[in-house]
Amino acid sequence: MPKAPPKPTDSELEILHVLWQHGPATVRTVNEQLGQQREIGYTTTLKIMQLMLEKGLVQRDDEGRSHIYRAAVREQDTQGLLLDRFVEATFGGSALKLVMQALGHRRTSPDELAQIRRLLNDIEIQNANSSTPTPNDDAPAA
Amino acid sequence: MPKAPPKPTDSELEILHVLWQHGPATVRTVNEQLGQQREIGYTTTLKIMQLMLEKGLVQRDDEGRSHIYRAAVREQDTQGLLLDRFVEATFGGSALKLVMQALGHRRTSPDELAQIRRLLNDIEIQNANSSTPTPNDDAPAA
DNA sequence: TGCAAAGTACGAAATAAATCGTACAATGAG
DNA sequence: CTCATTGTACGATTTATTTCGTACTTTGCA
Repeated sequence: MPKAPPKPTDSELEILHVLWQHGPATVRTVNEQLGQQREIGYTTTLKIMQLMLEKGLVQRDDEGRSHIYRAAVREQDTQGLLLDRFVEATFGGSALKLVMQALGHRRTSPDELAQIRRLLNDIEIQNANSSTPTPNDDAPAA
Repeated sequence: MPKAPPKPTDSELEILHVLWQHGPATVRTVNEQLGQQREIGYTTTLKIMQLMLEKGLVQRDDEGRSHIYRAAVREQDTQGLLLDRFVEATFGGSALKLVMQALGHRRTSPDELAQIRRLLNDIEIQNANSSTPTPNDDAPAA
């Protein structure tokens, strides 16, 4: 198995967000997106993306004159990785504390609460099933 | 209002964890705690704590020969601050996505699920109450 | 008194991240 | 063909963090 790409920095994460949402893009496109949020020079974005290439966070197609970059890591995986580190560093590894803090100190809409309830139900169903394995255990939860 | 202390770094957070758990402590004590987790020199810990003092993350009593440091920020507040930044950077500001990721991709015990359900109930009760304001709306939720 | 032990202060190096200037290369309009 | 435009490559600077070494200070005690 090839070495997994490292944890992206904040700037790298910004760029990944653009690539995840927009799909493969040129440095120019990415830079324009970032430019809507804050001041950032073209070569700065370029440099970071080049470093990301070395780290394996992005891939690129350098056929034509301008290179096309694409995310080399998946959004879910990356968020999961960052979340693990964050929970460890900030909440001593307790995902429960994290969730309590996230829900407790922040206005959460009834709709969101409902979605979380649904998720809790799904999890409990899975927990129940996993103790007595059944043939079809992968019903979509959408 | 005095300027709020800045976001602690990972090392600073480690030290705050010790102070939060142990209470006011000397550099030596903190260093010994950290030393149980990883290799770290005494003066390294000292230096970080001195910088934390400048930043306002800790206070100290320098009466006696060895100074006593105490956390100057509360655990909950700090976790909340860090959580806000993290949610913004990693989940585009959606606390819901964070919770879904935290609960969905990680085994969560029935006990924890129960606690979260209780929290959801509390929140919904508060939501309901806040729409029809009552004289005494600040009952402690402990 | 004089010294070892235990502290604190502080400078400096190593590393990482973010930023930008400048040089160089390719392209297409005229 | 020529050159302005648009890109890429890369070095250098700045800032923040982490880490120590070293020097200075205080104090208890033999």
